[in-house]
Amino acid sequence: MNGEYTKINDFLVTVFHEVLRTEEASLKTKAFKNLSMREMHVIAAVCELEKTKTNTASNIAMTQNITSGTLATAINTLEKKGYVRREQDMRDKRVVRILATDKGKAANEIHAMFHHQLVLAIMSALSPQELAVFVNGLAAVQKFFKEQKLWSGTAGFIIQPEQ
Amino acid sequence: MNGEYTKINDFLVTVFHEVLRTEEASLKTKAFKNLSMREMHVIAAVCELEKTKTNTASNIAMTQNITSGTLATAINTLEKKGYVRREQDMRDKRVVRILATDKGKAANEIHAMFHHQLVLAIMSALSPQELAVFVNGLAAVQKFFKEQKLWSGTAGFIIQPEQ
DNA sequence: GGATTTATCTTGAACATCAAAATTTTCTTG
DNA sequence: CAAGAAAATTTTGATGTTCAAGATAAATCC
Repeated sequence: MNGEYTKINDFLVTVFHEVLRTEEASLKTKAFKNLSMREMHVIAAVCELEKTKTNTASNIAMTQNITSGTLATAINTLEKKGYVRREQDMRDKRVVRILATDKGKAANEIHAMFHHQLVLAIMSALSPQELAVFVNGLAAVQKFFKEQKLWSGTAGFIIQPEQ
Repeated sequence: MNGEYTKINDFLVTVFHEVLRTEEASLKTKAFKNLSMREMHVIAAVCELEKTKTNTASNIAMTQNITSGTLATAINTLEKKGYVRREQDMRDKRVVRILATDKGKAANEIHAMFHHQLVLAIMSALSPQELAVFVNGLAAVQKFFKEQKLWSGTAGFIIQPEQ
């Protein structure tokens, strides 16, 4: 087999999970220890979507790829813990807007700082020239996934039916 | 902010989860639909560790970063489903070796095929020159994580105490 | 204004996970 | 070599996550 192939595959199986685990571990060591990964990401989504006034329950659930029922329970506990609060939309009283409390915003800041440090760490592992091409590569992969969004969620794409 | 910084960060928050989700979705569409991601990875680990005769329960748990109790229950269900079997080590009768059945090996093959297709897809998204540098970048990042393994699992590293 | 659609929440079931206790086997040491 | 310590694994009990399906409430559409 080809060396590039092997390196990419290794990266996928090894580093991917390592990064996720590192992220999770960092959560447990900081203030706000009582947040799961899921909860942290919900808070981050709330903060992000608040900016564009798209912070409705169903939209948050969609961006996180979870059902609205799952989100509802997550919001229940986050509300109990004081990180977010609900607010009924005045125009359409069916929709519930989720808002981050000050505590939620603080947690988001700290989590963003983790991402910041991680990205800086990755950048520092590459020379400026490497970095430029590397980033292009990432963008290409990202574009690829964006355009083929069909894959995930729908009937098995990547692995074609046996012919 | 710097464009490269933003692209790396975007990649981490967007594409990472996309890839994982795609992997999970592909699992559900193929034969062996009754396997969770965790179970699939346990089977993969069993197949891998069998090669080096290091397929003991505790070692598998370690490579998967789960407790031995969690692994025991996972093995219970995988055994019930017919993907793995237990075998007492003859030298040290405390240790249990986990072996993949033919069905387990078949599932592993199919899962490996998913990885294969994913890597090919990524490779095809880049020009040969881009690919070469991209792979170097991945290797640098991987090396970085390998050497700094301390981070995950130990007291909060990446996010330094506020000075 | 009644039927339908939409947004959300609740409930119940299935898993996953961990910590701690229990079990079995091996090692150590006097 | 026997008693106690250590090691590998499994069981148990508790907690958390997730989804599907049903329930509720509000808006929209003839």
